[in-house]
Amino acid sequence: MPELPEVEVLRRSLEPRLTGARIARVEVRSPALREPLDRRALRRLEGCAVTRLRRRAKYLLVDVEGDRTLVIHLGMSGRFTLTPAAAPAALHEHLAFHLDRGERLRLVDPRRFGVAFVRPTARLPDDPHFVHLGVEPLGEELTADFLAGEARGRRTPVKSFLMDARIVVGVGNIYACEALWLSGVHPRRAAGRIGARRWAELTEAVRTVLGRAIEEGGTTLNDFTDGEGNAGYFQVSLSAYGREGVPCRRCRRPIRRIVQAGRSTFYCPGCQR
DNA sequence: CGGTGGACCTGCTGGC
DNA sequence: TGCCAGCAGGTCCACC
Repeated sequence: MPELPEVEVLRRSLEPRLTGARIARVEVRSPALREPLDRRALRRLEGCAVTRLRRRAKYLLVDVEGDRTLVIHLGMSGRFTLTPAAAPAALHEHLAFHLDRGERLRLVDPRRFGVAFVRPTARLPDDPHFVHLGVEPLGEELTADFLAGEARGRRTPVKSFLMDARIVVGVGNIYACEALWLSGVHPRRAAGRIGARRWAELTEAVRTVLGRAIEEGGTTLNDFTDGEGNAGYFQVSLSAYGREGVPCRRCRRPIRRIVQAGRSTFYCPGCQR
């Protein structure tokens, strides 16, 4: 489900509703998602108020009193939404935070590829989940020079390179395809064989695509919603992803689907070189 | 070393 | 209608 834009949309939607709210009760309804759920650590959040919501890569960071942070990753199918406290438990509702404001914040994740854990806030950067992460694509660290430098000498396809979270975080399958389409770069091109000018275009395309997707509330292919259950609109703006056989918006050649590293890649054979 | 492929899960869709 | 194959927005790890 979620790449960087979806997690950012989620963060923005929850921020005003969660900041200052107190967690009255924590319900751990499943033993594990992708990793075991630490029931005791999660329940120690009871009684604490939320101080701030942040995001790092595709992780949502919920800071609470006592210098601890609840870390949520939505995997492929996760949703993290507010619901009335009395609403019946959803299928695959693995974790729920009952708030003092009479609402329930629940993590629903059919495929259980998501992650939820608690850490001391100060130690997050050293946590194994975070320590290898690369730069934030919407921050100042992401520049064409940086990407060109990291790509030097590498024969890996540029699409895989863009999706490598050790280089740059938050770019998943949808937005990698879209950024490559927007900049006219062929997904199979070797990362080390892209010139300075194209790196500038591609870097700009990454920012543009992610930024627009955030503005439009994310991409709702199936079931993504923000914290209040609102779907996104960016799916209607997609130019490559999921459009096999559809004429390219630029050159009218049909969009093609190939498989790279086990993932579908959609691109235009006419205008991506 | 770097890159691909499989594993982890459930659910949905399309073809027969 | 039923069944089965294939596919899905992520990440990690083993294996060439």
